[in-house]
Amino acid sequence: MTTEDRSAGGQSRAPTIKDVAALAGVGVKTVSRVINNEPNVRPEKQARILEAVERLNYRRNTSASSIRRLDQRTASIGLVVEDLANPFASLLARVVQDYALERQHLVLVGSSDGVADRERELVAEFCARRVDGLLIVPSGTDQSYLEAERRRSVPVVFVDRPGRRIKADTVLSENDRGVREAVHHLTRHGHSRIAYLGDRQSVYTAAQRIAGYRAAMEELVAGVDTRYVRTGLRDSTSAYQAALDVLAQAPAPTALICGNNSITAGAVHAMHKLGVRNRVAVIGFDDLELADLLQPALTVIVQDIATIGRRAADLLFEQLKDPTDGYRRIAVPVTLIPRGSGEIPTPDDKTGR
Amino acid sequence: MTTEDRSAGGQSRAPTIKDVAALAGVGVKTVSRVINNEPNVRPEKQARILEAVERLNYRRNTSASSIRRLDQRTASIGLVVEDLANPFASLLARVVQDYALERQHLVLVGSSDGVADRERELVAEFCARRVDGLLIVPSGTDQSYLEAERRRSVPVVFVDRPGRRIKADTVLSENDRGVREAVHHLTRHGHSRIAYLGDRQSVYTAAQRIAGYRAAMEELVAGVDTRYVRTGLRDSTSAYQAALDVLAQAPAPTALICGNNSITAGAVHAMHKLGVRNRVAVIGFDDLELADLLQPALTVIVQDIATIGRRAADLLFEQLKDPTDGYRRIAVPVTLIPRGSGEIPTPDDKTGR
DNA sequence: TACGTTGTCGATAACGTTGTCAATCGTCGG
DNA sequence: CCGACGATTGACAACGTTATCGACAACGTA
Repeated sequence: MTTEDRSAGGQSRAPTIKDVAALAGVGVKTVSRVINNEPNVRPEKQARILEAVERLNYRRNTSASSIRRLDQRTASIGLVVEDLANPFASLLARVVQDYALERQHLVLVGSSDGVADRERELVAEFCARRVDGLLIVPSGTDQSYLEAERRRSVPVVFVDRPGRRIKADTVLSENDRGVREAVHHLTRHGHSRIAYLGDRQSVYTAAQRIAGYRAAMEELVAGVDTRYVRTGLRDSTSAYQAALDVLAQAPAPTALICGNNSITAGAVHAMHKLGVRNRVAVIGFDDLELADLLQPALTVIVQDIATIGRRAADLLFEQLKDPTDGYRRIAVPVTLIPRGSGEIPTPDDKTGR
Repeated sequence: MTTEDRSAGGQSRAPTIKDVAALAGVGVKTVSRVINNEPNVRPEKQARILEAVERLNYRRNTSASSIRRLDQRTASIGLVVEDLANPFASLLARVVQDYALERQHLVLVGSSDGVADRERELVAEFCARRVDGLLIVPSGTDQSYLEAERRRSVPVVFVDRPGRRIKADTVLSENDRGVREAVHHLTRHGHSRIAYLGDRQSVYTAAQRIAGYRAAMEELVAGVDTRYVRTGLRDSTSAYQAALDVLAQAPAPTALICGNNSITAGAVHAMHKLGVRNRVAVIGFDDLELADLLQPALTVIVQDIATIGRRAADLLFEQLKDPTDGYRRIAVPVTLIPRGSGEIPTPDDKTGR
């Protein structure tokens, strides 16, 4: 009991393996064995050690452990997203965390804001802490700097878009397929004048999506009417303007596909303004909270973010287990969820609805 | 040039301070000095060292550094939220990250899902990695286990709700004030039959919010009519049912306050179903994407999450700089944003609008 | 009984870094 | 020219852990 007092009263420094060994009356290596679940420790001694661990509230110092281990593992991984505050990134992070925690790993997270320098800074900080692997939503036009990390056998997996000037495992959504399907969906409801509002083409996913639009329009309709296409939309405000503009064309488009979340918001806003919410069909890429409470409810193409995160983490831990040379690219399907706004028929649609 | 080849070709292990020292032709301690910006290094030597660092792409090993330093600092902090995938948590995390990164710190994040054991597990893992401090959105009824960490001088700050059975710095929203103001707002538009839908009372914020409702109703109206109050609503489905139920009372309430996000969603859904969206006023706690696109647009009470995060990080880093004994509690104001749904007048309001 | 085999255990070195400290260098006043 | 004093430098120990390795015990076999 007196020892309890001493340990409880000890004021500052965390107990070490040495303290545990002393209290249990064994050598430090034996304590290490117990902590790491190594075999060949007599049960009786093991029990004594575990009791000491409990009593001192001992926790292994991962830092010290990792510098000494042969594999240098820290049991933590780094995740770089564009902006953790957005729903895609936060759900991705959540999934990755759960996956990692199940394997006793922790996740360091950082937001690059799409700025290449910030991405590099984050990666550098992660590597200073010797993360075991990196999950990156890449920004900028050059990820070749990651080669250095990979040479130190830190595996890298890209998420949402491929890295540039470097080959690595990658997990993507089937962006083009999604928009293709949206076009298809709209044509089935009689539309042919289908407009498209998209982000800057330099954004990989935006390029993929509009490519899907173009391909589908070529295939299913007469082709792309450039009057109905607007790109370079960075936010909902510019999307609002672009939507007003596109809907003012003559003849006006009868349907609208929006390349992302904020564009959808801006476009819906514009349709309200023009009073055409119930006449013009809309399909948005990415789901929105409350999308089903709008009138009409919003038809959307949703990404399977949970699967993306899980597959990416999968690839990372697989590489952690046994490093290989080949690079895999995984495409995760997207889903069109009809809720009303995408099923509005053409005004001149004789089939009705 | 030959050295370049050797270093570039070197296959696996990260370069150490020793490698840098060898390449620059100096002692390791001098390299350490340069890395840590310590004074008393001749500029010429410093330049040579920095060049070697550059050439080898050297990065200090934070783990090794932290076990040796006197303060044991790892320049990383731990953040436990309930669910990183929800907007509150993800914005909080984002803000905290930025704040930390500006000070060269990284953030380990974990989601407790409101499960006390998971919270403890996360904290334990964080502490194994010797984080310098902890930011916690506490779950469960007992955070006294954190005393042990604090004795090792790991500062703790609670966010969104206070920890139980332990005193520590805390940053909260003025939940009660927010709901109070909502009631006030509704009464100004002629309402007196104001219903309230809330989460389980065991949730701290939910209790605070309904307390604000009760206080305001006592003060401004005749008092609380229990037929108009429903609590224990865990999700939008149960909120949907509760809203249908409350709106079926006779006389029916003319206004509705929803205690959180998902309750608002459920309630709005129910109002659609009953066709009373334009007749019954609604105010929701917490903002929603697209809230301004609903018809009528949703009046909400929003928390200033960015400020909460910044203040919490502030407190943490302040404690890190110089540990003190006093515990502070910071209350961050909330704001009512009128958008339409909260300004619907009472049917029998003679003032009109 | 002698011997080999397997299981158990701890002393010690080592990981990459920083703290300590003594040695050396340079400068300045006398 | 000498001595003093501060700036500069690096050898070495130490941090908390794991890897290596030799010592010893327990057991079975010849």
